[in-house]
Amino acid sequence: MTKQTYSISELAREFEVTTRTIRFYEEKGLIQPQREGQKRLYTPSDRVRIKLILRGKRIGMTLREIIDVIDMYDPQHNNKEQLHSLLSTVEERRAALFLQKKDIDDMLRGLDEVQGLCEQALGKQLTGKTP
Amino acid sequence: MTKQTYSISELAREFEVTTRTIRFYEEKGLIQPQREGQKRLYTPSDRVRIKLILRGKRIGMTLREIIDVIDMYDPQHNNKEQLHSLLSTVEERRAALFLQKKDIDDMLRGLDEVQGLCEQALGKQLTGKTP
DNA sequence: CACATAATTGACGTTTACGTAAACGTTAAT
DNA sequence: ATTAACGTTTACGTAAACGTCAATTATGTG
Repeated sequence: MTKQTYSISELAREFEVTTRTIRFYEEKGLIQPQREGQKRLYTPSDRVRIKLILRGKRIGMTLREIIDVIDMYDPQHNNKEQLHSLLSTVEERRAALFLQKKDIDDMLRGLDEVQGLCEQALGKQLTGKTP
Repeated sequence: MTKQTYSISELAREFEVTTRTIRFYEEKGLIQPQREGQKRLYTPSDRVRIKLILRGKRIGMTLREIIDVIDMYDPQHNNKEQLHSLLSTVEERRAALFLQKKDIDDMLRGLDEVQGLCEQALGKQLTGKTP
């Protein structure tokens, strides 16, 4: 029973964001920490949500999109239609993520080329001008 | 000799952005189309740059970062130091892209879970409540 | 108890990436 | 000649995602 909770500044330090940022996420409805009097108390689950938010941000998602994705994890989906609708939302996301991976791979190939050219140019400088 | 050039609206249509967007990219120094009188004339190379810009955007890069990446492709790198510095910039980018791929894979795994739970829930509904 | 430390709300500021609207020029077709 | 389609510049507007104070309120420590 390690009734784990975190203060806002603990989490801010851990994730290297400002407390302002964390409060902003709450303002936008991404997290709902409890209160102990005035102060916010974050549970491990809140902490995970923040992790998810930052991960989403790293791959370029907007907060709005992140909300939608996080919502998928919550089981507010009772009936058949909702479940099917969720499934298709999941599929859309998945497709978008695959596209992004492709974009990244394309860009990585571009970097490979640049690197190749660099090394070639450096090699020439090492061996002199006319072989 | 298909002296290929494109008008701004051609490119806007092709890439599904507004002309405003394309002019904005020029304003920010990402492209420098020639002029025919008043009008902008885009070469295939300009077109490629726009493609690169949009690809960068899709993976969440800022225009500033995109400028930096595109700059890597241009051979303004003459001396040894510049080449080495470019090489390390390339490495940094590469590392960032790998991180992004990891984030995407993590998120994909999350979606897998959600999907699994959905299908399980739907299966239960199909077979009745108590098996 | 005084003082530092951490937290709160509120409000205004900032940057990025365009959108939108006005006012005008150019060319082609009718 | 006029209308339509396309282009231009200039300028103000906006949404997102925080940053940056300021004023205020606990909390804990020497």
